[in-house]
Amino acid sequence: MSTTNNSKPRGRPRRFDPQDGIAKAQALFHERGYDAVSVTDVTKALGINPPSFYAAFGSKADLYAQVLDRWSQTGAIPMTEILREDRPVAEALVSLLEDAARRYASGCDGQGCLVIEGTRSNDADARDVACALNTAAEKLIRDYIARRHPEQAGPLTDFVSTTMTGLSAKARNGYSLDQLLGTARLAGTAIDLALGGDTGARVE
Amino acid sequence: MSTTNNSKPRGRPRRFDPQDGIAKAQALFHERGYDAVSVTDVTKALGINPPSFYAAFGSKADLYAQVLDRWSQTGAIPMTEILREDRPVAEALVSLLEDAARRYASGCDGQGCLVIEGTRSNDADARDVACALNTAAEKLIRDYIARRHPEQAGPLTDFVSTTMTGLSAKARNGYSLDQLLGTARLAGTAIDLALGGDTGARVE
DNA sequence: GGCTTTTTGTAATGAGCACTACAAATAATT
DNA sequence: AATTATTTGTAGTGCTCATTACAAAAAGCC
Repeated sequence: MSTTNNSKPRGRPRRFDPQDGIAKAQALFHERGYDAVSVTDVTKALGINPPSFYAAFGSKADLYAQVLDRWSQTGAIPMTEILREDRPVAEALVSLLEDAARRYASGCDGQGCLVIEGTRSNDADARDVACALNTAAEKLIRDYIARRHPEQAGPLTDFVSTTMTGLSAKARNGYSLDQLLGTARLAGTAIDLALGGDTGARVE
Repeated sequence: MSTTNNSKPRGRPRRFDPQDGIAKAQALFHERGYDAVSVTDVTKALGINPPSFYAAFGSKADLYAQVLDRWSQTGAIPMTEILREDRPVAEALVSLLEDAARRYASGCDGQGCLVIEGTRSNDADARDVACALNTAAEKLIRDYIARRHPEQAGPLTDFVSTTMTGLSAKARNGYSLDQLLGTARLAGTAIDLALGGDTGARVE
């Protein structure tokens, strides 16, 4: 009836924690990307054998879906916190880009955005689940803009999303935090300009 | 002494044209990306067998290098034509972004930029040759800006390159020409603003 | 016509991939 | 103690990958 079942299960007990496995798999996928991580990589990292892997996670693509689920709860950008209604739209969007730059930087979290990079996988299943999450995030941005600037919602969402994708890719290509932040702020000036330019962002 | 040798070679004649093979391989790599194209895909597309492939092209990575070489001569953005000294820097950079948007659009050329996408391959050899070309292109942009706006050359190059990378990725993710062009022009307003804003680009 | 050179087609190589059959092991339940 | 349920480790499956060994074929050269 709840998520924790305290009556012990019947058979042989597990020698590893699936939640911990998902966390470790997340690190691997984030570092190398879905395609470059093999099931063998994961089983070695967890110290388990293939049957245990498939019994616990279903398949590589299933594990990836569980990783993205965990990611959206723990590691993703807190969109609803950043895109608040009590602040200027432009300010919130620039803040979103700056937060993305910081999170994507190689030093911090790993490299790039786990979801955005997933949308470029060569595996159709992995791509689809990542694209779904990415589309949902784009919709969040679009709706947020549309509430106060319906005319610009479409193009501005495209611009923000494209910039975030570029930031994620460049983070993986070795751009420094300073380079990513500089680019995010430069992109911010375009957002300020498009929305009226009265939010305090500065050029030069 | 020239590129065409008219004295016929000694052994059994080739049944296919390597240059045509490189062109067809270019189309495959551009459409699916380096990792997703197998040697078997190429040999089937050319109607040849593996030994002919390896005799003519060396290896998959070698073929990719030859494809990028052909690309830089025929399919790449004509940077030196766009980044001319007799036009405002901002105007040239915006023109560069717009040209990229048009070329990357799915309808036109294929999908995204062959070089930029190559920098994200999982194969170290392919990645290295693509990164070399991409770095050379960035240097071209940086030097062009630096000649008249040395202070902004670094950040602006990062911004332009990141935007192009985003455009390439989004083209592959299904963005329309209109969406890419709109994003390119929005990015252009940031460039105008950073360089003084007297080049005639317009907001809204 | 014999020799050399190069390409050809057939068929394989070893490596890695995601995934699984199977029986022994380990627990709770009866 | 016997039964049932579940996980475990061993050892594989079939597939695809990039790449190659080898001998026959097809051309020019002597």
